[in-house]
Amino acid sequence: MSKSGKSFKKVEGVDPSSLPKNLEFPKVEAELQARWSTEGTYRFHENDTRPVFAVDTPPPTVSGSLHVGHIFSYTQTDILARFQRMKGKNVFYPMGWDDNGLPTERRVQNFFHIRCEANQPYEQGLDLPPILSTMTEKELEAKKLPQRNLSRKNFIEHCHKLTHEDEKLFKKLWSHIGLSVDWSLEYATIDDHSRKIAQLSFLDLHRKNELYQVEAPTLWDTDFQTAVAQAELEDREIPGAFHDIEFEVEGGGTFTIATTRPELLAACVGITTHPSDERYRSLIGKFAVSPLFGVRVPIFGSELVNPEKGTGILMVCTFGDQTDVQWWREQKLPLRQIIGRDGRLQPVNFSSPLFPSRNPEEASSNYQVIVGKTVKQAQKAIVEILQAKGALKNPPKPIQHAVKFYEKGDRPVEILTTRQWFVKLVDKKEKIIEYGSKIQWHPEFMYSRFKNWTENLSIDWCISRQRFFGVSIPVWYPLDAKGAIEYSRPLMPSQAQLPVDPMSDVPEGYQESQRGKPGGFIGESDVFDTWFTSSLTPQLGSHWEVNPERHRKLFPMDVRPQSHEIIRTWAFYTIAKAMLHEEKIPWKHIVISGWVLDPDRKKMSKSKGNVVTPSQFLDEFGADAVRYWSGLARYGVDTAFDPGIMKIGRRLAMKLFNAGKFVLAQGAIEGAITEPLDLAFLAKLKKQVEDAGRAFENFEPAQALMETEKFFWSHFTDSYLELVKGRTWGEKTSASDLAAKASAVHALRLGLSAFLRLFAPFLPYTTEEVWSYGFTAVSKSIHHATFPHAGDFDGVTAGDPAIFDAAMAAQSVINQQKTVSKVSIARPVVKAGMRANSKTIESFLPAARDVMAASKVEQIDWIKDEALSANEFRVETIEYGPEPVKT
RNA sequence: GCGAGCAUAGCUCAGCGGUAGAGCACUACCUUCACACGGUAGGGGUCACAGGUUCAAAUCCUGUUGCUCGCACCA
Repeated sequence: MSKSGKSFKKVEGVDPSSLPKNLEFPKVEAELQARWSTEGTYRFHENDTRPVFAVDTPPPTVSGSLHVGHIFSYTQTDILARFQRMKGKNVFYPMGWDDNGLPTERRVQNFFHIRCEANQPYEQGLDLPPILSTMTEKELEAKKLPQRNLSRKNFIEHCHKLTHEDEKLFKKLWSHIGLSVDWSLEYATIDDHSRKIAQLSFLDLHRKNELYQVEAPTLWDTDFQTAVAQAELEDREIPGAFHDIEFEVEGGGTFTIATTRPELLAACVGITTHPSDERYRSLIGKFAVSPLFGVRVPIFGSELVNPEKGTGILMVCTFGDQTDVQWWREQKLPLRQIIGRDGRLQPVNFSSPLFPSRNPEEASSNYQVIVGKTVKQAQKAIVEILQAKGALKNPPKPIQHAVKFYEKGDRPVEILTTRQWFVKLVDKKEKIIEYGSKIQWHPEFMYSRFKNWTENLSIDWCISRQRFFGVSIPVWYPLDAKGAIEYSRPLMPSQAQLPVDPMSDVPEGYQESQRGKPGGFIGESDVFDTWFTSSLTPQLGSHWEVNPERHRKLFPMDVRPQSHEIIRTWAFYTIAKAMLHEEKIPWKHIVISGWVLDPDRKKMSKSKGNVVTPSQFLDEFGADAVRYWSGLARYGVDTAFDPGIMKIGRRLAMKLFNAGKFVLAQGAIEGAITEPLDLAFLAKLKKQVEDAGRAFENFEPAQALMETEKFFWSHFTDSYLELVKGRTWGEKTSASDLAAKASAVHALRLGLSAFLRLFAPFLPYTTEEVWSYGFTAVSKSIHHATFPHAGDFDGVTAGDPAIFDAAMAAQSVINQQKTVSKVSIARPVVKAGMRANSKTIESFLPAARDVMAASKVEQIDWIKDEALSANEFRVETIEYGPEPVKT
C-alpha cells in the first residue's frame, strides 16, 4: 500500500430512491430559476472589494422577434461570466433593452396600426388595443382598416407600452436559457438614466468642440424620412440601365453622356470628363445645354472620371452619388435639389435664376410630367419624353449594379441637403484605429474588419434623426426678432437639467410662452441616432459622470460580446466615444460571436422566413442542451443550426446526472485515496482541469468544453466508473476492502465534484441539481464554488497516469475480444493469455485487480513481447466460464 | 479592385510540425444491478489542388481553385 495522503471524512451515501429517476428539465429549470432569483446568486456587489469582471452586455433590440441566434450569442457570454464568477470575480453582468429607434417605431406602427403625425393634438389616456395580437399583418392589409394618426406624445406612449411587453418576453427567455444576469441592473436605452448619459455625452462632445451642425448634403432615407449614417448603409445589387442622353454644346456641337439616373436631368449642374480624354478634351471650359430643360451648365475636367465607363463623359447632378457632392463642392456648382424628403420630385421654377433655362416654358411643360412622381416613376416618364424628343441616343442598356440602401430601408438612399448634427470622426481615423488595436479581439482577425472600416470612413458621424421615439438632442435655438431660427447660437441645457426634452422643456432664461415666438426659442425636434446612445453602454452601466466612483470601478469593462456585422457601428462608435470622452478604451476584450445559419448555410433572417424560434428546442432538449450547442461554437465562426448537437448536449446532461447519482449513492468510511488506479485517475483529471482553466483564460471556452466532455466520457464514465465497481459493490467487511472502497469512493467524489464544476458554466441547471444532492456543504450554489484548479488535488498523492492508460487499454482489449467472440460482456473469463511489452505490463499490474474485476477475468497469463508498442495488449488465448445465470 | 476567413470521414466539426480524430449517421452484438435520453465493438478519409521548406507537413511558406464575409467602386 502506498503512503497515504490527505484523509477524507466519512461520507454517507445518498439513497438513490430519494433522487429522481430521470432529470426532468422543465421542473428543474423552473425550480432553480426561482432559487437563484431568491438567493441573489448572480448579484453584483457594488461595495465588494473583490476584483470586478464587467460585461458590456449587448442590449437586444426589442422588436419582439426572438430567434436562436439570440440564445447562441448570449449563452456564449454567459459562459464567460459564469467562469469568471467561479474564479472569484465580482461579476457585473447587466441587461439592457435597446428599445428606441426605427425598428421599434416600425413595429409599433404595425402593431397598433398607427402613425405619428406632428400636428395631431395629444389625447389624454389614449390606450389603443394591439391589432396584431388578433390578426396577422396580411389580414390587416387585406382589411384596409383606416390607420390612426397619433400625436408625438401618444405615439411615444404606445412605443413604451409595446416595448415593455416585448421586454417581458425577452426576460423570460433569458431566464429560461439560464443567463446569470443581475436583473437589478436592468436598464433601457430610452429610460431617464440612459437619456441623461446620452445627453451628457452630447454636452461633453460639444464642450470638446467635436460636434457641429451644418446644412449640407446628407444621406437620406425617403421611406423613413430621416438622415442616416454611413455605417448604416449597405449595398444591394439591383437592376438598372445606362441611358445615353445627348447634350448640346453652347456654340455648336453635341455629345452624349451615359447615366443610370435620367430622372435627375433637371438637377444637372455640370458636365465632366477626364482631362486627357481626346474625345472630349476640347469641350472642357465650354458650356453644355441640357435637353428637355435647356439649362446651361459648365463642362469641366476631373481625374475622377473613368474614360472606360459609359461614354466617358457624364452629368453632375445634385445629387446622384457621393462623387457628385465632391464635384459640387470643388467646382462650387449651384444646388438644384429636385428630390424632396419624401422621395418625390418637387416643383421647380425654370424662370428663376437657379434654373436658368433657355426656354422656361418648354422646360416647365416637360417637368410637369414628372413633378410629384417618385424617383422610379419619374425615371420611366422622363425616358419616354427623351425618346419622343430624340434626345435618347440608344435604347437603355440594362445593367445590374450595386446601389446604396439604408440597411432597414426599401428604396435607395438619396443625398439631400438638410441640417444635421455631426460628430467629427474623419479627422481622427488613425487615432481610433490605434485605440482599437489596444483592445484584444477574439478572434484576432476581426480587428482587421474594424481597421478596414475605419480606414475607409469618409463622412463624419451624422447623429441626428428626424424620428420620434428616441433620445432628444438636448438643444434649443433662439428665434430672432423676425422669428428666424438662429442655428449658430444653440442653447444648451445645464448638466443638472438632464434629461431634457426640448419639445416640452424650456431652456434657462426663457418661458414656455416664448416657444415659437419671435425673440423666443424653439426646441430641437430631432432625436439621436440610436447608436449615439448604445455606443455608451459601458458608461450606462458604470454611471459615468453620475457616479464617478462606480465608473472608476467598472470602466473600462472587461469584455464586450457582439456579432460581427455591427463592428462598424456598435464596436466602432463605442471605441470612438470612449476615446473622445476620456481618452480610454471601453473594454479590454471584445468577443465576436458568429452567426447562426440555417442547415443550408444561409443566414437566418426574417425576410427569408427561415428563422428558428428557440422555445421549441428549449422544451424539447432542455436549456442545458441548447447551451451546450452554443458553448461548442468557436468565436467568430458561423454555425449551422443543428438540433443534433442539442441532442448530444442532452445526452451529456443525462450522463452527468446519472453518473452523479451513482457516485453520490456510494458511502464510505473515513480514509485516504491510496489505490494506484484512483491516484492515476486523479493525476489525469488534474491535468484536464488545468487545461480547461487555461482554455477559459484564453477565451476559448469551446475548447474547454470539448476536452472536458471527451475526458468525462472516455476516462470517467466509460472506464474509471466501471473499473472501480468491483471495489464499491456490495458490503465490505475486511479492513483492506473497506480501505480500498474508501479510496475509490473519495476519488469518485473528488472527480464528480470537479466535473460538475468544469461543466457548470455550460450546464448550469444539471450541475446545480446534482451539486445540491451532495456538495452543498462546500458551497450552497455550485455557481459560487471555485472553478476546478490544481489546488483541488493538494494532499492527494501524485499518481502515475501510465497506470490508468494501461488499465483502459487492457479493459478495452478484453471487451473487444468478447464482442468479437460474440459473448456477453458479463460472461466470466476463467483464464486469458495476454501479450504486451514489459513496460506496459509493469504499468498494468497495479491496476490488475480492478481491471480483472470489471472485466470478470479470473486469471491472466502474461507473454512478454517487446515488439508491441506501449499500451498495446493482445489476447492470445481466452477461456470463458459459463454464461451468468439470468435471474 | 483591396482585405479577411474557410476548405479534414456521408453530416457537424476538432486537431494546426512527429503513426489521420470525436460525435452523429451506418453495421453487428448486449435489457451488465447510475444511465436504452443506455452499453460494447466495427466499417469508413491519398486532410481542395500544385509546388516549396523539413529527417518528418493536414499542420509552416508560395501559388491556384472553390465557398463565405467585410470594404471600396458603382456616371
